[in-house]
Amino acid sequence: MFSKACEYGIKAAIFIAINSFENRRVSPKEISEEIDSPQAFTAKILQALVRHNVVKSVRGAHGGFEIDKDKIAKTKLSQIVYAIDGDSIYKGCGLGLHTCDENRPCPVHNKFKVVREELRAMLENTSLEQLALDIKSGVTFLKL
Amino acid sequence: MFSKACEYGIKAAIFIAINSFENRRVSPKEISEEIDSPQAFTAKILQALVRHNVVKSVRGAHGGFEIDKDKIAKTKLSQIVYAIDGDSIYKGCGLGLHTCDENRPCPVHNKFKVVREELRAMLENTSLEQLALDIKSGVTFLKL
DNA sequence: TTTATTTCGGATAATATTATCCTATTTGTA
DNA sequence: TACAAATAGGATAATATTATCCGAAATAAA
Ligand code: FES
Ligand code: FES
Repeated sequence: MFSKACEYGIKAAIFIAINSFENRRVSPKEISEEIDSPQAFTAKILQALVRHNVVKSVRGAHGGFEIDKDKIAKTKLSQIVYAIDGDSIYKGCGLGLHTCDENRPCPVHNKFKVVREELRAMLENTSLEQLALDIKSGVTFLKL
Repeated sequence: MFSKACEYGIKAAIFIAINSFENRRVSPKEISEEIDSPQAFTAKILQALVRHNVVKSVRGAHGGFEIDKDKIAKTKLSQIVYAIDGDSIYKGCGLGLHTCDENRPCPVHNKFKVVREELRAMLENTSLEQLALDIKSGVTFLKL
């Protein structure tokens, strides 16, 4: 469904959010340990999230990654997915036709678009805050 | 969403079904031209579909691929996807946790499982016959 | 200003997916 | 039986994704 990069990106953003609630910056090392991902690869993904303005990075001593507290509730899962995997998951044809087109639909178009639309709505309606709070309260988990 | 192999597999199965309605066997060459896919790669995928009993192959002169007519309505999209991509799309964790587990859910589990379940239901409720008839009546298309 | 810390970014490597090529095997027909 | 037609399957190549390594640039503190 999502690429590995995207899975790591989502988990990393959640972990950064949790720490930003408490004004702590975190490093790629800490993040990759917490979400069980390869460190250098995770760092690359974090760079992409920084470029797309999902997370903020501070270089140099006492630096690290953080998310503005007032941004955590406003940030939606869809923004993270878009930053890493692009919009093919929302827009692409399920059977790989060049464009998903109502006027020239593929065999699964009508059935597929319902699922795809629900996925899009789910991603757009889920905030980083919700996900982070569930981790904090111990009802969900980032690894294993 | 689906792998390229799976996209080709679905389209190939639909094209075979259309021709099986009229008792025509089709070759990988014909199939790949009709669904716009690489021929040799498509042939491999067809082998997988044969192994999983989704389509039947007949070797030698006048051979080709076909699907028993009384099987076309009974064959569901889910069987094709399963034969090529396996069951991770139905069962796997959206964030790549080793297992999708109600007792140790990942952050997106509760929201993701709804979408995944709808996808599963869609695939299990869509028959090859429906898809093939839509192509025959010209309301859907296999390429471009 | 020097040093330690930390992200950034380019180069490279490992692995998985997608794609091609060539030969073997099967089967109908002359 | 010999031949032609067709799928099966192994070997290989191209490309994309995932992963690692290392030095450059930035920043805070000594
Ligand atoms: S055309 Fe294939 S999903 Fe819309
Ligand atoms: S645990 Fe991640 S989707 Fe169920």
